Amino acid sequence: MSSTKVCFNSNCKDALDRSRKGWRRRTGEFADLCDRCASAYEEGKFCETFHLNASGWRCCESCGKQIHCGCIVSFHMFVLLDAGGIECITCARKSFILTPNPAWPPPSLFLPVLPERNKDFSSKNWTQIAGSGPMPWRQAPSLFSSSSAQLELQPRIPFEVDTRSGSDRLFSIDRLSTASLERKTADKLSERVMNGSLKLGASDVLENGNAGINWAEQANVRVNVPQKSSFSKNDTSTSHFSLAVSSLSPNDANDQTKVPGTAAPRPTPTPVIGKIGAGLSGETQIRNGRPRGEARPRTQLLPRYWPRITDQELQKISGEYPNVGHVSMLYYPNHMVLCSNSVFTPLFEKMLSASDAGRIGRLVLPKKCAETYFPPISSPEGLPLKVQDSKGKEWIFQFRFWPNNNSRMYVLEGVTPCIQSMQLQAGDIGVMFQLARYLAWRLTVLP
DNA sequence: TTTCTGCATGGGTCA
DNA sequence: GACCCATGCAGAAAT
Repeated sequence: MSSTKVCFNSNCKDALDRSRKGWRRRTGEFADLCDRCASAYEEGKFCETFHLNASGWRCCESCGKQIHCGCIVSFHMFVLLDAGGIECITCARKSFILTPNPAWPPPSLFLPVLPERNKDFSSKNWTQIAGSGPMPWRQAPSLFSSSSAQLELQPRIPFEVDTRSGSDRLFSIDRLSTASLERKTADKLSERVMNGSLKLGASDVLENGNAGINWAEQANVRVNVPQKSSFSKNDTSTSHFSLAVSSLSPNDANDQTKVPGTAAPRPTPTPVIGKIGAGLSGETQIRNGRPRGEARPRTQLLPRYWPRITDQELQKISGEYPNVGHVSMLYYPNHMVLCSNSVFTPLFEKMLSASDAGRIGRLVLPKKCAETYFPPISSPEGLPLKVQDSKGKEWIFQFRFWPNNNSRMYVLEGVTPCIQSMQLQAGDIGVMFQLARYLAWRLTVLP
């Protein structure tokens, strides 16, 4: 393999020839972009420059501005409207406050607005909603944001949504198999049930079990990735997983379950796992919908965590798993992908370290990735993430953190069975995907 | 004795 | 210099 680095932008792939004229060392998220791509990115013209002919362009419902909704680079530039369609971040800001705090905004900022935005749930199906494209949890007010602050304040409880059967079913406390969960949180969980938090999370979005499909067809999601990677080894051995994180607050219940026609609770973003090959990157995202043109906060993901997956890989996954549940864990040899059934938007990736893949059963999550794409946690105990494969096999990971030098170190605990089952090793790469409001996670092996 | 859990440490990276 | 994160380590718990 050549050691020559190329631009992270798959549509460019210029060699990062540091000896050529004009080359300048970039830092942070631009470290692996060539000058041309970095400039386009900095100027907010990345999609216009590289994705102009790609599908996924949609109009802001408010101002009519064309927004590219089909790639990882641009998905922070719009906000999903629960009633369907999208709104550019500028208009969205006019509609409701996006707090500068990277943490979840307080419900007081969202609640007065969200009910209005949610009121049309009865007349819009999920595919329309999901069809707006991927977005970080923090940008999905109807699903998480309104509950986000509560998530910090309220205990969480995992739940499961069975989309294959077309019915939502809650994940009951006594089904929590994780020993640590039972040991540490049983009391709290009971309390959560009593206070109603268990209601939250399920969703109107899954009524047809096909969330995201329409959008996939419409937008034909294209991820900014290089074409270099390929599936390796046994692409035939596959299986599916869905991973659900859960929990919503009583406020959510009030908010969401009161929506006419949405008797079922809402689903939380549901990551998926599967195996596929590696590609190259797209940019990930900025919290709270911060426009890319603005000063970039330090919360942005570093290039090393940018997801890498090729269009071919996405198409392969989509083609092979067209009718699985809304989220699935896909197995390919040496790869594990958390994804959703038709639309895959990689959010970030991480190469498994020896300790991640070791017997200790703890997978260290990049801090920014964890804080960006996972629900916020205020307690070191964190919250459970549930994974279910297409055969019904379930995994529960505990998403938690340790205090570390006045900071936090985020980990997924209880991953050993999954790691062993998938025969993952150090050097494999995990990628977090997002399908509309769902997360997905991919693990793959470096060539 | 082994495994689990929580925290500390130090090298690497970034601003 | 600050921060991140891979890893080590010690004490607790389980077998």
